[in-house]
Amino acid sequence: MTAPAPRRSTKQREAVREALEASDEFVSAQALHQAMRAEGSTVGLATVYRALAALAEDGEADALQSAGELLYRACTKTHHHHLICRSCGRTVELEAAAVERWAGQVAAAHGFIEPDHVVDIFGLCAECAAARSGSAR
Amino acid sequence: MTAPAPRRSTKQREAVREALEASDEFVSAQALHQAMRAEGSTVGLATVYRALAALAEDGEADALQSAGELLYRACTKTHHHHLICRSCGRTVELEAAAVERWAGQVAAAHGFIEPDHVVDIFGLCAECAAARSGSAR
DNA sequence: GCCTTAGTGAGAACGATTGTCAATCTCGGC
DNA sequence: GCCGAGATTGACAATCGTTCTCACTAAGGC
Ligand SMILES: [Mn+2]
Ligand SMILES: [Mn+2]
Ligand SMILES: [Zn+2]
Ligand SMILES: [Zn+2]
Repeated sequence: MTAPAPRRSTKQREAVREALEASDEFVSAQALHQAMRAEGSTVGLATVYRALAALAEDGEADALQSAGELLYRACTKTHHHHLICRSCGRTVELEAAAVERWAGQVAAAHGFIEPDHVVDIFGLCAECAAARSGSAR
Repeated sequence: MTAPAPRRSTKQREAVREALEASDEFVSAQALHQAMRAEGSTVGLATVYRALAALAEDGEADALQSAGELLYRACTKTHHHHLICRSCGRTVELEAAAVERWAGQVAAAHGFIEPDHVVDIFGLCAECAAARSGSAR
């Protein structure tokens, strides 16, 4: 069906993977590129975009769209969802068997097949909440 | 806190609202603009963008990001989620008290405040599924 | 080592969205 | 009904994240 897609291992892709894993948050391609450059890497921006897309395709990273830009994060390979701080980006992985079941049932009940779902929770983490109330006007 | 934001009623904004309500699917600003033009309207594209943003802000429309573009749909004003056909865009509104509760509890358990959430289910509606298996190779 | 060809990087190109700004409308006050 | 302040509009330019192009480099099977 879909060609297995050969994939050579290059130092650039490896560098991107490492940089991504070094961060616990969802980051944009641009931000990751800048961070890598700051560390002395010479990867090109286009390569970072390509590497991140490949990682996501291989299930090595999760992607989500927030505020108009694509963010990536190195995640567990098993299916899960996220609780994300909208201020600092800190992310908690969530398991939610009940929600998975619900999604499948609702889709089936309406005659939809091949259901997929997006379930993410955004909020302010305790740290950011404290920082805000501390410096609030 | 936030200024009530005065909002004058104009025929353009009204036309956008009507055009949006005429569709049962999520549509992009561009698509809506083209549809309106096709009907003889002379609204500007920028105005459609502004009107849709205003409608979403006022809770008269729901917005979601799919494949890199913002889509809007005239929806019920009460909180709900969506089951969307990824082929034809047909949309079903969903209520899910259990999921709402779950989201709130999970956020609280991790010390997050002001929780918000994104919960959407994508799939192939019965009609599109039938069409596909009928013409499948 | 040699060869085929995927991968890379600099820059151009793209496309959705937002900003600019003069002209035009809304609407509360008269 | 008529005014005037200021919100709104629309054509167009400008942004900005992302993708494309293409000459060059370097995996990796032999
Ligand atoms: Mn994840
Ligand atoms: Mn809705
Ligand atoms: Zn935080
Ligand atoms: Zn469908």
